[in-house]
Amino acid sequence: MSKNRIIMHIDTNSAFLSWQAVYDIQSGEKTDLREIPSAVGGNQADRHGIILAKSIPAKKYGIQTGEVIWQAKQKCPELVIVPPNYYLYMKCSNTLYDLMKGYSPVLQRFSIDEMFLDYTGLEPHFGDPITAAHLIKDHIHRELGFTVNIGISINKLLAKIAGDLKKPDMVHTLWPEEIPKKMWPLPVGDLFMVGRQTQKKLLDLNITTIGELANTDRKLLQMKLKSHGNLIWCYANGLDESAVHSGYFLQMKGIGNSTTIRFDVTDYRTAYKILLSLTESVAFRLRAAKSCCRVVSIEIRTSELNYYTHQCRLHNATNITNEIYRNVVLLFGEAWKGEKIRHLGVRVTDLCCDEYMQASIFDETNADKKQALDTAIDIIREKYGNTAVMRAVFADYEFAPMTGGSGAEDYPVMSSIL
DNA sequence: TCTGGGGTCCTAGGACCC
DNA sequence: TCTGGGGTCCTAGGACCC
Repeated sequence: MSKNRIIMHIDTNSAFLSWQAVYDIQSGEKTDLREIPSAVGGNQADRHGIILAKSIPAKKYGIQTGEVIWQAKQKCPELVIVPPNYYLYMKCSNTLYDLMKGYSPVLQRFSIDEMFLDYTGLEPHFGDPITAAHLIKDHIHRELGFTVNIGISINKLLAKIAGDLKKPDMVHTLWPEEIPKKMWPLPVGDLFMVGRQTQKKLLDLNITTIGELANTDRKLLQMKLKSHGNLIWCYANGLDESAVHSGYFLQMKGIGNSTTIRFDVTDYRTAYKILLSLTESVAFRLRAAKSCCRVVSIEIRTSELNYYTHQCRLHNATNITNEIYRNVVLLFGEAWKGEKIRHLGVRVTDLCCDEYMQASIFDETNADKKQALDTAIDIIREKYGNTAVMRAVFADYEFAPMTGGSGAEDYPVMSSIL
């Protein structure tokens, strides 16, 4: 047990929107999106119409992340909505990460816009934690043009909650002795890992604040909420021993792509085309991660928003596009009940190192040749873009030959265990 | 007017083995 | 004449995160 850890949580304020605003201004745009009611949102015509990030003026109208765009516009008719630019966000995220590396070697990327930094033992370099946090925050603002919140405490959980206390452009501490005053009065839903469902269950137990949760009998919570009850009781009491995992140490557990389709899909032909496009990018990312998978799964969301999945275990681990796709097609055939389809997804899990890929002795499908083909195509695509080589079914450009994903820039993102 | 897309972990229940 | 009990693996579904 490390007793005197100092952990910081760095969180970009309205990340997508801030990054977009900085980019626009650097490109000569006069209006700063951060100063007007604005949001980054998907395209309604393509049925991607939700709010991904909002400005602080937009927040004052009660606009929420995840909300559908037409609802947000009802709250604020003059709301300016700009489309997302994930490539830009990835670049901004990488730039922020590179800057932060100058402050501590122990740095964990937690999501595209959040990081944990272990400041333990670094006071001789940058001063006490509060001074250092201001230094970092102002450095980011000066150098990169956007603001962050920094939370400081003795573990990741408390640092994260500290960072959320008041935004934007702030440094907060949440030391253990500050818990009763700063954390316990907060609504229980503000606690990490207490989502809507858990909140509802806690309300049945008359628990509405983090403090009430902290002072509830642990056994009772465990009985009602199983292991999750134990977890959130610990969190409510500020207990978390997890380490800051630096760099790319964390290993990916799965790779998936899914997409909401512009129209409802009602036939196999169209579904196969979309599934192939998804499989192409999943398999590409799998190979880029030098991995193979042992489990393939598909997901279907119907126009009624019902959702189900189907998966299978492979005899031999693979990363061959055609091999994964063959299983995807089988799974889809078994699972689809014929409803109108709104959304399709492909995911691979149970990953292993590609060195262990073994050709089955009964495999008459020439794995070596297929793999060589995939490798050749990957190289061309990395060099000339995703449309440089594509299958004939995509030649009409009705669908992209590869869907979703962030390519080789993948890194392990959030984990529900800090 | 209609709710994205990327993840992780946990649990229940069935199959199977000894 | 009456089907125990423990362990493991697998799948589907649900909860959570940003």
